[in-house]
Amino acid sequence: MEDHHQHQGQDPDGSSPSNGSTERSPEPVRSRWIPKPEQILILESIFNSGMVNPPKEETVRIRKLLEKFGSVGDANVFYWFQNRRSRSRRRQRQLQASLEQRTNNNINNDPMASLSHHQLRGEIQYGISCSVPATAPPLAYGASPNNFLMGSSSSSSCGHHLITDNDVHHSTACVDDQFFPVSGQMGFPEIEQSSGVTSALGGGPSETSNLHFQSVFSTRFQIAFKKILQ
Amino acid sequence: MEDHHQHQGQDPDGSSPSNGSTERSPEPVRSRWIPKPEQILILESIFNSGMVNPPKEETVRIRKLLEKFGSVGDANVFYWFQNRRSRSRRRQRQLQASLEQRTNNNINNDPMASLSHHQLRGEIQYGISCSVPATAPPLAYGASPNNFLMGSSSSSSCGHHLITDNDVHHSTACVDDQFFPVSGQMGFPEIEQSSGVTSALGGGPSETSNLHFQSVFSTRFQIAFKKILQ
DNA sequence: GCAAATTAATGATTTATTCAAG
DNA sequence: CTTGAATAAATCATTAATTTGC
Repeated sequence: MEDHHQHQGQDPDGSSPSNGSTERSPEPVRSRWIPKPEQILILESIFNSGMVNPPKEETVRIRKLLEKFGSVGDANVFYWFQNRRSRSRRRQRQLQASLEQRTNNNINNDPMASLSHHQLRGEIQYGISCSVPATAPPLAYGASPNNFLMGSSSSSSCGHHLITDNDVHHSTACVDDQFFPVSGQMGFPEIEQSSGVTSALGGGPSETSNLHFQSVFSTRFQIAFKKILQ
Repeated sequence: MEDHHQHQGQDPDGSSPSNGSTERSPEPVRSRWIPKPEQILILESIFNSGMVNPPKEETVRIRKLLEKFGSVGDANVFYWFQNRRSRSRRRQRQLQASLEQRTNNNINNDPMASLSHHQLRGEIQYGISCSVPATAPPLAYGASPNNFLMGSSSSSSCGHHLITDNDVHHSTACVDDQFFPVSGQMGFPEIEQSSGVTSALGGGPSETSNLHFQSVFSTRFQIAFKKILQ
């Protein structure tokens, strides 16, 4: 029921320097979004208010809000949160790792020390507040008290959003132009052989002929194939 | 200049079982896209023709094509390719790993055996051709002879798409029929990230009070903060 | 045969990495 | 060096296959 994301590459009103005619040059020359200070404030405020992974819907709202201060797309917002989360976590990890030398310092020969890595998701800020300094409007965002310390065993998984774009799901459309005439045969693609760099290893001649078939095509594909050929 | 993605959640004509009154139960029950056999054929054909990572533009076209056989969104297409690539690679890795025991079998004490991992990503299909088994129309995709073995040193980086949604100053659009012109992409960079098991341990209470500030706020945020407050 | 229980696939999401602009 | 963008890997969740007891 949801989707998400987007992205965009826009060029701010005046953020991007000269450039002038990027046109259709073979080299895209992507310029990236450069958030305005006000936008950063808003984003940080939201993030620090606890909404670290806004669902699609919120992302759109945030984007609209940010647009008051400069051109920006949903994807930019999405990326921002993604990177923010990621780097926040990383810093946390590093920091903790450095603090953890203490463990090595004292108990160095503990054979069990290497497990348990996965979870431990206390992570960072939650009720930071931050009080939105300047221009940011309501931005309250319910201050969602929500989740931390939810999953205990494997992975945390919480929000979810997505890529989204034009959602279709409308009706099914029915076959129109009639593609696929069905004519048996299909030379299998063959797989690696590629550049040969990969090993070659012992493999030798290795027939692996039809072995390829199943490794290249998904189960459903094969089923679909049969189904269509009847 | 590019973006991507989307997604969707549709409910097949009769695919979903009873369910009937799921009502407003606290449990949303997200249903996922279930590609029709024809759609799978098309997707596989494209993938096996070498276009393993279609840029946004192509994704849209593919989606439109798939829509002839059933509701589908750009995000579904994007996800499909993403998963297809990922799982293809994984199978390849596993397969190779299993074959690589030979190394352990014969030369087990070779000290240099552990490097060279980085590149060597011939990976799978490239000029596969595959001749689109059944109903697939033109779908040739130019059979892109193109790039493999392009980047030599670090990463190939080529395609790029993205999440996209409502692009702000998008314009362009169009995309009519005219099937895929071949746009190079593909070439998996490698990855491997071992990662793992780096301990972690339970951090314990760890106050880290204002230490948080700099770990929570990004550099730019702090700058922006000052800037706005003047 | 069939439906509940179990397992395998695979669509969707999140996280970790990487690349490159500035 | 910071950080926006992009992608691969890992994971979660749901649906299809398959198995099992009747």
